[in-house]
Amino acid sequence: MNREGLSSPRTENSGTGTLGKALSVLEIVVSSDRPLRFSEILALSDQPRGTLHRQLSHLVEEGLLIQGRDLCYEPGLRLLKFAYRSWSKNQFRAVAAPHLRKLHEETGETVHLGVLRGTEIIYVDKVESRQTVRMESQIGNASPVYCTGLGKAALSVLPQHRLAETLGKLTFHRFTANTHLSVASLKRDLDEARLRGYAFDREEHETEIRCVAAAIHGAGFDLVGGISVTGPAYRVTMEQLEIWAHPVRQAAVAISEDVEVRLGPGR
Amino acid sequence: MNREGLSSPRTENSGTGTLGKALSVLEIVVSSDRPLRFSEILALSDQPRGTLHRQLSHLVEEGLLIQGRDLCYEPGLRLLKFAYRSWSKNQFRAVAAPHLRKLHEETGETVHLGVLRGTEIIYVDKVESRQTVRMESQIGNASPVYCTGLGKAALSVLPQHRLAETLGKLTFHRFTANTHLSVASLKRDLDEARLRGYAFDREEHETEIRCVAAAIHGAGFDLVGGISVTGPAYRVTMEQLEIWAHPVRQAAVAISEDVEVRLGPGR
DNA sequence: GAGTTAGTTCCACATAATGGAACGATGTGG
DNA sequence: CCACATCGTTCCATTATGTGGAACTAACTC
Repeated sequence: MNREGLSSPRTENSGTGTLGKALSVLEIVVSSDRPLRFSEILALSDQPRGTLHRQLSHLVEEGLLIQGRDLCYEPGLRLLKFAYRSWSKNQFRAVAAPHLRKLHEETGETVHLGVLRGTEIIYVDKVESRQTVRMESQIGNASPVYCTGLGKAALSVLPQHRLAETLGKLTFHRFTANTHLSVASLKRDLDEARLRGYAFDREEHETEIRCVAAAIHGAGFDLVGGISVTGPAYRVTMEQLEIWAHPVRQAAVAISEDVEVRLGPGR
Repeated sequence: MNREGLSSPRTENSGTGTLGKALSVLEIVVSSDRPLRFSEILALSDQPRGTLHRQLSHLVEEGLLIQGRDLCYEPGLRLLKFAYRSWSKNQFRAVAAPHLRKLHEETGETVHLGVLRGTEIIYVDKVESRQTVRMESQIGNASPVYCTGLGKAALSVLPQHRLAETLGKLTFHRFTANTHLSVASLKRDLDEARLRGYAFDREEHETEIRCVAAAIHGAGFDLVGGISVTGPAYRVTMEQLEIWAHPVRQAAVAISEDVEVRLGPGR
């Protein structure tokens, strides 16, 4: 808690001692879209060689990484195992699941459940539009808050100080022609969303993809997330989204209430 | 590598220094089926209070755990994020995916892809039987080798020494009336599987669930896994499984070859 | 086969983890 | 309502662990 400014007045110590460093190395490997060589990781991290080498060995020994032939490092299976356990027992997901299904039946399109974590929305569950193409599961995927319906819905209900804090940490990246690129324009959007009670994604993250989303927040604001209906632009017009906005919002409210009851003060 | 017997002649140091300890704490929380209190974790770990408390704080700071109201610890979202990235970019899975789909079309039942890790099979991908009930995704789930078709198929192709090593580490648990409970009986089953080229699960893990599986092994034996077709006993008889055995084995061979080519010496 | 780059090992040193003990907070029963 | 017990958190001297520069080896390159 009071780690800042202890050892030397500046350091802004990012990372929790040894664990933090190990995880940032892990993150480098996991974030890459192909197996990495030692020196590539070395270039991406700011660790000295000896240190990095030992950290990697440890991660491999623990099964968080595997080292294939040709000395490349890739994510290990133990990560999957961890995630399975945490996902399958996630209470928030379990509480929300029936509402997702209901919303899916009402709209026929893909429904997502996401949770706000820092400046990202992490997808926790979904019900797919139909079985046509086996879409890659989004579960566990993280998207920036500023260009997703879920992200904007979640932000729009944050209390002042937490919103300011989050906005301060944003760095923008242009995904499409419609992506917000400044705090100012994002803020205007959030204001509208707050008034309406729901947020849109007008092809801001991917072209030809639109969505409506509404926020969920548990007791206090320790858990903030949202639920959304997403579809391809050719069959999901903005008018259609306006129509779905109501059921989406209802579902979000229902989940919030359920969360309150099932995960709230009593237990 | 040469960590054993350094500091004090015995210690059999399980765990990679600080990281290993942190992970074993994480494992305790993640393995539990409900959020745990500090003292519960304390009882399950063999760490002193002060130490454990700091480790937990670090895990929370890193987002691997979250501490809900009432001071309970639960798995954090960062785990999901890690897993998503590693799953979606897993080359083995990508190579095998078309074969899974093909096998699913041929059989109409659920197809699983798994990898051997220690004494467990970890499910890496699947294609579901049909969309009736939204079955909990098994991806990332770990099951014991000795009571699953995939596990036995994988074991049956292991070289002598690795098999012996793995068998030595097994501890048996009776899941159903048919579960193997001794190395001897498991070995007989493996011998048959080795001869045939495929393995069965005769309701050994869950009653009313049967499967056929065949092994996949990449270059050398650094990657051993399998593919299986699973179904409920009422519609999947042993005779049916015998019929499917052939396509399953073919798919396994095809995947092995693809893996060899796509992930083999060339890259 | 000399030169370059990538990967691994080593070890004196300093930092970060350790764990016993003291301190609050919470809650339980007499 | 107060004594007592349990649970969670904080503190700090000790030391185990991680650190990182440098020396070493292996693997490519020209």
